[in-house]
Amino acid sequence: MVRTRFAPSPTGFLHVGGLRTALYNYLFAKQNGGKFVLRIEDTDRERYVEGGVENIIKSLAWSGIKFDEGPFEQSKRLDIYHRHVEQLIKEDHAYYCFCSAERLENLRQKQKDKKIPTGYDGLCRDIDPKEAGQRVQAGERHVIRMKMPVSGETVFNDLIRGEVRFKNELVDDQVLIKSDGYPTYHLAVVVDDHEMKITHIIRGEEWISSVPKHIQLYNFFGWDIPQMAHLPLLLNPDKSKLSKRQGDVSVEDYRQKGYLPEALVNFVAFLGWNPGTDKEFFSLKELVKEFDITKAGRAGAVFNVDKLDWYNKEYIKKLSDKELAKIAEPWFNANKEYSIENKELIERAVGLERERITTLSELPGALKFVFVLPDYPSDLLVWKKSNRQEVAKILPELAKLLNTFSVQAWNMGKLEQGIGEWLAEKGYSVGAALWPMRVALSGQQNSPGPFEIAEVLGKAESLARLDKAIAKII
RNA sequence: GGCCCCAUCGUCUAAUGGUUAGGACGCUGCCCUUUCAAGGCGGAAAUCCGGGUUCGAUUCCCGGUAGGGUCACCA
Repeated sequence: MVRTRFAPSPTGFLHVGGLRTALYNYLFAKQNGGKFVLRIEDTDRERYVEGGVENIIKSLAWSGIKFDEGPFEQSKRLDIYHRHVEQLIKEDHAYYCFCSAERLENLRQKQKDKKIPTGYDGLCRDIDPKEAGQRVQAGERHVIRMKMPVSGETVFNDLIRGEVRFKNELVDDQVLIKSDGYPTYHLAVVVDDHEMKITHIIRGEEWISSVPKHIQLYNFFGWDIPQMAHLPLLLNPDKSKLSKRQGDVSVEDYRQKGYLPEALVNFVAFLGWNPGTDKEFFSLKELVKEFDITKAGRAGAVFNVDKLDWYNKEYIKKLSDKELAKIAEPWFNANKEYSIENKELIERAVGLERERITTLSELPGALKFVFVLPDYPSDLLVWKKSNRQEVAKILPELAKLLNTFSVQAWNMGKLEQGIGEWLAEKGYSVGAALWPMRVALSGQQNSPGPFEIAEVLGKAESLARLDKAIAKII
């Protein structure tokens, strides 16, 4: 049975790169009828952020990615790691190291100065186990390191990249247990992936160089090695690793800005993968069906917000008035211009701006003119090919005509038809009448069309706004 | 710097040992149009460089170069 996992560290919010990793793991598990596990890699107490786990879970839930098991927290599994590392010590695959941080720092510096590869020099590697045990007993500060083989090669087959090989002599004796008793990532990840029966490890490319350490650990324990797939990194527009400095990186940022989860997920799924067809829109369900990890790209992918914006617009366009009003509610609530009583009007009005906004957060501002007529200069009422005199003549006539519409007939279709006939009959140009009408109703240079606004506003409000315009222009 | 990954329009990518190198975003022209959007129809825009294999290379191989990752008692 396929089992995958997403294993973030709770250092804040869910990164969009993390979202993609979680998504791919989820998709792969689901398309194989397997399980997706959430594990929290919280073995670094210094970087622990209060609420970090909750934030990650919330962002995953918002994105529609459901995990089947977990969250398992590594900080609550210390005994398991210790049990395993003891085995390694017993079997001479790991050893106590008493080197101080200062010594290691000096060592590194010297290696750098001499331009030789940095890494632990193995000073404690050959301390007699008995002596080491005694020093530990005596309370001497120590870490536990793995005994990396000094010769040979470690080879593995990446699902995305094919065969990758590393010379063992160049791989460090990785610390397994820190002096505070917590395991490092490298020990914990191997032990947990095995304990949790993970069959496929899908994670970011930044991990690829630590794979040989992990493989040696699997070998020491005599465990089967999971399949691995290392995903290309997400990049800034300048091709550097995606960072906060150059824009938003957390799922939460995008949620707050008014991106739809469907859009973010669809967009992120296409960063490093695509179906090989012209199909651009994929629901989570469709992704489960069509995703193929072996077709994932190998080169880093720029996180291009323009494309995300396009996806978001497209997904917003698919929403009904009701859905859009509902989903945008938080942004209306956050805007003090709007009160709860507006709810019904909001639902009627959202259609006006649906095709004009990029994110949900723009909606309250875009629709404000429906609720409060903006102040505008009278010149705005004059169409570029018209003049004040003409507007002053047409607008009152138009108001008179509109007044003849019954409230029942006050809808887009009827208005358009009626005004159209009237225009033809009078011989007025369309722009000369419709531009001022639209400005009168919206108070804005750019807005939705006059008929749709009129319908949303209703007869009384529409005529009131027309009267205001007439007063301005005469 | 060592090691590792990697390279198709500006961006995300598709495809093939022989193609007009396809799509999408963005940009742009035209149409529609009272404005802004939306929509329709077009356009510009790419195989990093050098060798080799081959009748033929963008594709396969080697080298270079660019970019990225990693080299912690962080993940």
